[in-house]
Amino acid sequence: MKNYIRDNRSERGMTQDDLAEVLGVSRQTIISLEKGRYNPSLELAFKLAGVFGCRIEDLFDPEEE
Amino acid sequence: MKNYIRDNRSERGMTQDDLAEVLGVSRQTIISLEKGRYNPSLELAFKLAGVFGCRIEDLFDPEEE
DNA sequence: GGGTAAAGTAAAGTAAGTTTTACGTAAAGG
DNA sequence: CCTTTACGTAAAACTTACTTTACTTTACCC
Repeated sequence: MKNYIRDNRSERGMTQDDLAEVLGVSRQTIISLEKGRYNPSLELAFKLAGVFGCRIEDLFDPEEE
Repeated sequence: MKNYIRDNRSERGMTQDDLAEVLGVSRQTIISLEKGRYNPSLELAFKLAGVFGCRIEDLFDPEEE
């Protein structure tokens, strides 16, 4: 499942470490997420949408990939 | 995390078995989901929104519980 | 009462998300 | 050069989503 986490993160000038910390997850989780290595839990998806001020549907595209 | 899966399901006259089958998961998964025993994967959340023709944010409330 | 459909519980097992630790690389600055 | 910052990889350990199987309960209907 494709996602736009990296785009949103760098648009805001955040490092992977920053994002991991504000989300309360490890940096490894961010790296793997951005690389599309797995699909996050719904809870993490909601946190991401919260941080970026958008909806889950704006961050993830279930159609692609 | 609170959800409105049971409401949406029974509004449509579906049984837990029906929903499980159309989602491609086990009935146990539906039971546990409706009981709020765990948070689903994002992929399952997208499938649910697809079946019910709504957005994830309409099915799950990350604030409550 | 017996039969069946829908929902529930419980436990053990498998699959996948997430963490932790440790090391590698490339770019930027002093 | 050397250090620091940001990003990457890899593997083992842990946690939790999800499956499978088997059995229970409730209600409705004949």
